[in-house]
Amino acid sequence: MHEHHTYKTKQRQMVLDFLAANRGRHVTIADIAKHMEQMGETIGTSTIYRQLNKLVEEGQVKRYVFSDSAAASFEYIGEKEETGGYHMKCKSCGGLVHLECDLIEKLRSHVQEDHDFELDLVQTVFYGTCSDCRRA
Amino acid sequence: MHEHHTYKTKQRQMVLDFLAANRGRHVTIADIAKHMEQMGETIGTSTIYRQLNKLVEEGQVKRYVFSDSAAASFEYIGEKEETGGYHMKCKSCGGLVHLECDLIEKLRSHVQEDHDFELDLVQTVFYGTCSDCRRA
DNA sequence: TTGCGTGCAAAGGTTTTGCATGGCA
DNA sequence: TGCCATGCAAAACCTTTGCACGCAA
Repeated sequence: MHEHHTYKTKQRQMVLDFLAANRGRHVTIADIAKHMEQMGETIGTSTIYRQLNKLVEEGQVKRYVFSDSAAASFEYIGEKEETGGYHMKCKSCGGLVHLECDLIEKLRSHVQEDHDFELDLVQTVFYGTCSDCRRA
Repeated sequence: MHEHHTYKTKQRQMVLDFLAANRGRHVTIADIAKHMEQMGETIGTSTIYRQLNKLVEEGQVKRYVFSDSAAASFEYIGEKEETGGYHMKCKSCGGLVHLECDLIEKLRSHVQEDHDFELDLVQTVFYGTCSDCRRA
C-alpha cells in the first residue's frame, strides 16, 4: 500500500470554498467555472473535474446524476465521518438527511458475504421522501 | 388531442425482441448495436436511440442513468409493474449488478418506522466493488 | 398518398487524457 | 528535490438533430 498525498493548492481550496458556500444546493461544473471567472480567478475546466472526482472519492462531496446528456451535479457534504454516517436525499424537497443506522452496517456485511459485492455506502445516496414532505 | 400512431417497423421489432430476450438484464445501446451487427442486420445508431426513447416514453422499457459519461442502460419491463430488483454499480469497472435481497426490504420498513424516512430503493444506486474487481 | 421511420453524417455537450509547465511539501 | 497539480488543447464519448429517402398504413 502507498500513502496517497493530496496537495493543498489554491484551485482545490477555491472549489471547496465555493461548494461549502453553497451547502445544500446542487452545483454544476459550469457553475463553478462561471463563478471563478467572475471572481477573476483562472481555473481550467479539467482541474475542476479532477478535483471534484477526488473530493467525491474522499467523501467530502457527493455526485448526483439526474440524466445522461446533462451535466452532473455536486453537493458539499463535509469531512468524511468515521462510521454510520449515511445520506438520504428527499426526492421532493431535495433536502439531505443524515442517517445513523446499525441495520445498514449489517446490510453491508450481508451483501458482501452472501452476494459477493462490497458496498461503499458512504458514496451511496439513498433516495426517498422525508417526513415533512410525506406529511404534506 | 390527437392519437399518436406508431409504425411497426422491422427495426422497432428487432430492438424490442432483443430487450425482451434479455429481460432482467441491463442492456446498453452498444449491446444492441453489436448484437444486430452480429446478426447481419443493419440498424443505425440513431434509430436505436429514437426507438428506445419512444419505448421509454410508452413505459415498455425503463431507462437507468448510473453515471455521467457512461452509456445509459435499458431494461425491458413489458406489461409488468416493478422489477423488484435493486441496483449496484461497481466503481471500478462500471458494471451494473442486479440484487435481489430480502434484507433490503427489511431496511426499508425499518428506516420508515424508526427514522421516519420513506426510502425509494428502486431509484437508489448502491455503489461498491464487484467480486471480479475485488479479486483483481 | 400521407406522414412517420430510417440512415448517414454532422453537430452539440460533457468528461477524460497527454504533455509540458508550475507549485506544494 | 520529488511529486503531485494545473492548463491547454485534443481526444473520446454519448446523444441529438437535419435532411433526403424509404416504408407502413
